Amino acid sequence: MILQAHLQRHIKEASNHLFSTKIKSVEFKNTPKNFEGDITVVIFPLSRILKKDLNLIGEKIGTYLVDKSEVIISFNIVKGFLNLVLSATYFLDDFDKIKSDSNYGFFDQKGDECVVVEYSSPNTNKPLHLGHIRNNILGFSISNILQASGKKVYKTQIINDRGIHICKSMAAWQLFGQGETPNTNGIKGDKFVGNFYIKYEKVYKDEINGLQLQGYSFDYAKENAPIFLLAKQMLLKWEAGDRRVKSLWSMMNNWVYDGFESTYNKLEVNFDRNYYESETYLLGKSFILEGLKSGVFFKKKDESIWCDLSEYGLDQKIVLRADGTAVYMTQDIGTAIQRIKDFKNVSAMVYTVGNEQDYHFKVLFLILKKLGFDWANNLFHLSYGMVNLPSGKMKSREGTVIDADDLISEMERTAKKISEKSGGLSGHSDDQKNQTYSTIGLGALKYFILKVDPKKTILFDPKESIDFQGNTGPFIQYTYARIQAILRKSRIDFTKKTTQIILNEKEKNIIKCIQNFPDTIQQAAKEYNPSLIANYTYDLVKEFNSFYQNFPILGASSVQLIEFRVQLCSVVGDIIKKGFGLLGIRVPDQM
RNA sequence: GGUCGCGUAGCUCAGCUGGAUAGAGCAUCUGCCUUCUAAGCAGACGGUCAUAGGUUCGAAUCCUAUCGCGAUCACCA
Repeated sequence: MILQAHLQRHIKEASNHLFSTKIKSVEFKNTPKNFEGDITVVIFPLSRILKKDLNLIGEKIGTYLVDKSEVIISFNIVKGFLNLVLSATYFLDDFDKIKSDSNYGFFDQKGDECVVVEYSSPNTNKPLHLGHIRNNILGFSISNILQASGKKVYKTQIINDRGIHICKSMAAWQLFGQGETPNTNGIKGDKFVGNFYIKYEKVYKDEINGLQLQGYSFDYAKENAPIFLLAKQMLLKWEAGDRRVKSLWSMMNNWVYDGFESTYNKLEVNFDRNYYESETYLLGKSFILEGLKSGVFFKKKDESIWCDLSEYGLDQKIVLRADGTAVYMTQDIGTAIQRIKDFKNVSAMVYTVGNEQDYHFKVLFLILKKLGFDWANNLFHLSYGMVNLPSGKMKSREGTVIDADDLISEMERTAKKISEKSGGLSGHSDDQKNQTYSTIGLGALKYFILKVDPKKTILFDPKESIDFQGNTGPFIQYTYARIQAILRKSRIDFTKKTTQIILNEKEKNIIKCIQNFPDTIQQAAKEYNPSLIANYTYDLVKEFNSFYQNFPILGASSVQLIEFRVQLCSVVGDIIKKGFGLLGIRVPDQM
């Protein structure tokens, strides 16, 4: 970046001086591998402005630059591209600066503005699955990235603890639970409750069939199945504050939270603050009643309340049911308002939610705008693609859901198997080994997901386990571990400045790659896209491994060269660690 | 049907803000462990960037249309 500013200035000068024409800016691009040079100026746009021949412009500017800038030592022109060769001193000086900056790539916080990131936000009637894993690590990672880009970040989730779905599990438990609990049963709380949700669905279906056999219509049966009536009644009682229903609700939700907590711990994600739908839906309701008065909403004959969005080319949207109970939209309105109250100076609010809800968030943001909140313009839906199986969507009914806990365990087992074969951990205690298996297994899983552009659908084939070779988390972790082995064996003065070295092509490429780190973080933050960090880290590691495999480091030909190469290893290791840290992935010292 | 998203090597993905000969990994095939960890490196094979037009010095990238896939248009969340 600094380099570009430097070149930019000189080229403007050159244009002024050589052609008496002022130009606004020129375009740079990395020189492709097959051409000589380190950075390239695109001359096509200039030829239009300067009305001169491409080669002539290139020749003149190139000569001028070599003459005026110490950084540039030579140039060549190919088909309208001016390739500049930079001096080794430039690379070494810059490397020296980077090396001594322990915070390299990260930006300090400015001002007291903050960003609120919401992610996870599960329903309390089903255990977490692979789709939630994508959500969680995306949300956690983007929080880290935003923080590294200089923002204060608060991580939150909204727990959908209220509504008809949890009442269904409650109804099933009341009818068939016989007083069992996760403790008496030895089942993880979220799975325990999830089983009753499944039980509900099954009984409900049976009851509908039964009613139809008795001659009732399907529509009637759907609305009048006894277990459905029970669940519905529970929701009404809940909103009315019925003590017995509330205590059952609270007990069952707590079982689920215990289960979720355990999965979050395994995934190593966390939250600064939890929101509960049960605590924000009333606020939402109150704003809806206010909006009704001010004409933002309107009431239909059956007393249900709606928002008309035809001015935006959208349909009408229900915001409160006829019986006065809240819907999804009701609580999301309340939650947003509550958060703006809770966190001061919110400059942006990010919702990490799957793309199947694109429409919901479009509508939510519009409604908040209609309610007159100017901060509604700062809301962003981080919309990510589904995780699909070869057979299509995961369906709990067909038993094709990839359970989060199971998958994590399986990844750790695979890590163990591969590690035992390679024997890199011999001499470690069982505790240390298990810790490393977890680092590697989770690394493989998280990287597998995060390296893909968030908005794209991911295909997960359970039959082909997630790779540990090639463009994978363990590959990058392995490179880190090798670097650590070298650092353990060397005693190098890291403050020593490198001079008088001839950089080879690989070393130069690594330094160029290192220079891109800060920009990559900024771009990932701007685009809410962790895959940029993943791919960047991969490129760096790829470049480094090529160097590592082709040149001796501790056995280099001179003391100066050894010092430089070890320092290079150290910086690359730091960046791998930081980059993976942004993705929420740990790195092992040995593997 | 309306709206939104996607379509790049056999498979999984990069390449987005137009730039030189479209890149990786997996799979298949060759080499490389008496030298810092072979979860690695070096190489081979593999492409009409869905299709057709357009914009321009230049298009995988921008625009339009068509085809294919997905999501959504719920008093579920």
